[in-house]
Amino acid sequence: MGSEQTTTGAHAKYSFRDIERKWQDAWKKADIFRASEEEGRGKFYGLDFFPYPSGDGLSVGHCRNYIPTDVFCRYRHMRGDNVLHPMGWDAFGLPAENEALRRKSHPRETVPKYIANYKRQMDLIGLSYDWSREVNSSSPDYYRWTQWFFLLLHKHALAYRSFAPANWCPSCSTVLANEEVEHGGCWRCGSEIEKKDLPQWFFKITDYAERLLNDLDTVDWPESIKMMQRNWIGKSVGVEFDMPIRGHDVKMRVFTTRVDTVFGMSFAVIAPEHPLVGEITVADRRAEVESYVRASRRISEIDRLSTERERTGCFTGAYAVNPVNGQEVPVFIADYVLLSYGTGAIMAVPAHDTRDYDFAQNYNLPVPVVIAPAGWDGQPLPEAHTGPGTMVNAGQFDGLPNDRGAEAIAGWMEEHGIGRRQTNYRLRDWLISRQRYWGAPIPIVHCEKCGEVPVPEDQLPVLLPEVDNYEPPGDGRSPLATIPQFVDTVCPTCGGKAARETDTMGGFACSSWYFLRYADPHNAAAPFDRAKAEKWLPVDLYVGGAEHAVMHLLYARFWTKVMYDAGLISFTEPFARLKNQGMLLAPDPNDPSTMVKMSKSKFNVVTPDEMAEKYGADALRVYELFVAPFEDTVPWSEDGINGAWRFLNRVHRVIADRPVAFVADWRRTVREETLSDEAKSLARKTHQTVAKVTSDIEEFGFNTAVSALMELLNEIYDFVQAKDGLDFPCPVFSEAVEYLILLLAPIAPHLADELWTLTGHEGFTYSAPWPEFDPEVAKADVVTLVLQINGKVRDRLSIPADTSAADIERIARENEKVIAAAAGKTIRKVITVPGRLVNVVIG
RNA sequence: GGGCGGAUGGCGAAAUGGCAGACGCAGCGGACUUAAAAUCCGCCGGGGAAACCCAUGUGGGUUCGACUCCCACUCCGCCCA
Repeated sequence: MGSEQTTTGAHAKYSFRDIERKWQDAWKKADIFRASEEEGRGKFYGLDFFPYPSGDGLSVGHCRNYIPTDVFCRYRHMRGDNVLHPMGWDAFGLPAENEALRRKSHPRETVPKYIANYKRQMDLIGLSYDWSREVNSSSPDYYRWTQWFFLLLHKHALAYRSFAPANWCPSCSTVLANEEVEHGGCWRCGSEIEKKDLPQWFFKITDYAERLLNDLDTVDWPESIKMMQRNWIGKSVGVEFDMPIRGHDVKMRVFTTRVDTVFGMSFAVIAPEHPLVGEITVADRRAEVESYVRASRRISEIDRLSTERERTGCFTGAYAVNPVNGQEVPVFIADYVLLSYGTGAIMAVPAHDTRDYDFAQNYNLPVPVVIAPAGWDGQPLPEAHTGPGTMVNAGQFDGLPNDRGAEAIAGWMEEHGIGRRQTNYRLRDWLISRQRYWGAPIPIVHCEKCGEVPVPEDQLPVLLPEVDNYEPPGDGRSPLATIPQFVDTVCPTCGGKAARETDTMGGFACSSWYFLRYADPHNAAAPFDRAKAEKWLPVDLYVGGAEHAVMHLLYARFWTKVMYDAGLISFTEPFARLKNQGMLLAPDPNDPSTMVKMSKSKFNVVTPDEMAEKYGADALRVYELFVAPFEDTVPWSEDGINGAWRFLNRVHRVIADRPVAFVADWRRTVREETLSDEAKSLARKTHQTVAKVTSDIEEFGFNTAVSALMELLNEIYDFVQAKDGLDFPCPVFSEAVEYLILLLAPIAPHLADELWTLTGHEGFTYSAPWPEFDPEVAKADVVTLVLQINGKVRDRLSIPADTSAADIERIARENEKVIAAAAGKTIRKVITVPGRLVNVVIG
């Protein structure tokens, strides 16, 4: 087992504990990870999602994020780039505060402790962070600028206060943004969300909906994340129009994306909780309507939208007028229409909408067809036709294809003042205020005379007061509201008595700009210096979990665009390339046959500490990269890390066991000497591996990069064996070994540096140049030609790699198996793929 | 319900439309050892004596040729509702 180390004996294990500590100390002493801004080099900014430091520390699951980023950054440094690879702490916000509450401690005490532990663990696994740029969002020199950005948004009319029914988490005693509500529950504690009317601060992200949507086309992100953002923004283009209610002075506003079907309206539906319901319901329907409204309140929105459910509703007794043809249609309430979507009321066209169709069937309502499917016989439709067709029964629009009909009707409605084209977004403004202690105070003062007054910039930061008891009072007020010394202040404008805003900002405000702070982390005069930001940003590679698809990633994009509009930066997207790592699963202790996400709450956490102790940090790194493709969810296995550890031992041994075989000046003779077949083959494999590992790292194919290194190592062992143990100087071996060390360097940096020194090199692999491969050497001179007859493999032949298609065909036609198979039949076709395959079609 | 992924040996997986299972784990056999561990060597999808046949979730299709492309379906995961 890995816990037993021997330093002597025929098969000594390398002393990873000594080696890893030694090199970590050496890197620190030489300060090699400090981001250099040397002229004449490219730049590379590699960043991990902003972590909140938890008391549980890092698990091997978290390392699935940090290790690949680290490999990539180290690789880019070896390619000659100036590399910025920073780390810091998303220390403000609900997660940190809830954890401190649970532990009956104070975030001011727990946060620094947890940060120290995270840093220790990150250093332990050899991550190449530039700690001189560490930031902490709960530190006043940081949140001062978060507040500054709040004021920037406020100045541009993008931060406003409004009374609104907000998502209230009773357990966390705070309101939440829409993005923070998952399955109707709180993203932190899972409690069911209630609606509560409170004055709240919002950022006007809806102003940027169109740009947030369009600019997704300019970034190299996983398609799935882009899709989630598109869906979240939820653009729908349609027409909004008003329907008069017969006998009432009110109008019912509806929104539709299918205005082409407006002539097919046979009823209208209004959400049960719509404010018009009480007004338009006729007296003798009232009891039934109210009972339906009560019933629908008890059903979740999830169920209300399910297509499995029967469509129910209730007639209000009211009639609405279809403005395009004057026809009166009955108005129903039905729970499949939600108040929160569109206008909360719809025109119902049963012939061309499946839900309306189901409803019409249940209530015996007419189903007039206005979009004729191709070949329609004029008979009633057996189901809703939602596809394209030709307009019928639509007055002057008859005969048009429905897509052009939609345009024509929209234009006609606008001309006649009936309705107007309208783009709706599902996206809502970002609710930023939290009734919690542990966050950046919102820098606003409420003055009786002057109203809402921004705190002047030179008075920032508005410091979070030191208090012992920071628990939320639970009445909808922030804990800060209970501290008169904080609340009582003077108005910056008139000098009169005023009260500070007591809500704090949600943590996602802090993480919406941190990536810029790393470019200039100690600036006391501005959030960042423009030139420095332009030097490093945008982030070239951003790595983190997919769970932030519509939270942090949308907010950060929004702030970046606001900064661009304010002239602070010249780019509009913060993260050029995004990658999402897969989860690491571990057995559920309650049911070991099922795999669940590794988490402290499940009591199945494996820590990097225990793995580094037992197998070494390098083995942990190799295993996490090798176990599966980067994006895939995969179960943790200790057997697997044992294999990685064996691989590293084999690397160490093949070099350390034959000190005379490596010659430093191998380049002088390696291409000239008369090479044996084994030597040629090793050189070829070496150069093929350089090519393979390089492209694999670029494409995040770390698992195949590691397997390529394993293949090279196997070939080195074969070579050593063929040379009877190789106890003499050998240039080809030296080339293979030197490249192996360098290719391994980003992946297993401690061992690589140890072997680098052992083979007589100076300095660190981190600063050594990445190997270049020679295509001439990598090229095979003999290849295996697969001979197929009718698509089935019948033979394998060794031929020169450059054999022409014509020669391959000739070889195939002369092959005895082909001749035998073709006896009495005709060769109809011969397909050749030079260097690979020939297929003889006989029939 | 909608959107997006995925399904390949006992396990993790690999394969520009061209030799399915590289690489590793586990397992089996052997060498070394008093013995074990470690290490090294070999075997390792199924059937068949062999020629060969079958096999990448299921059923169709396109193609000289399909894990790969298209259609339908089943199951699983994630996200949204």
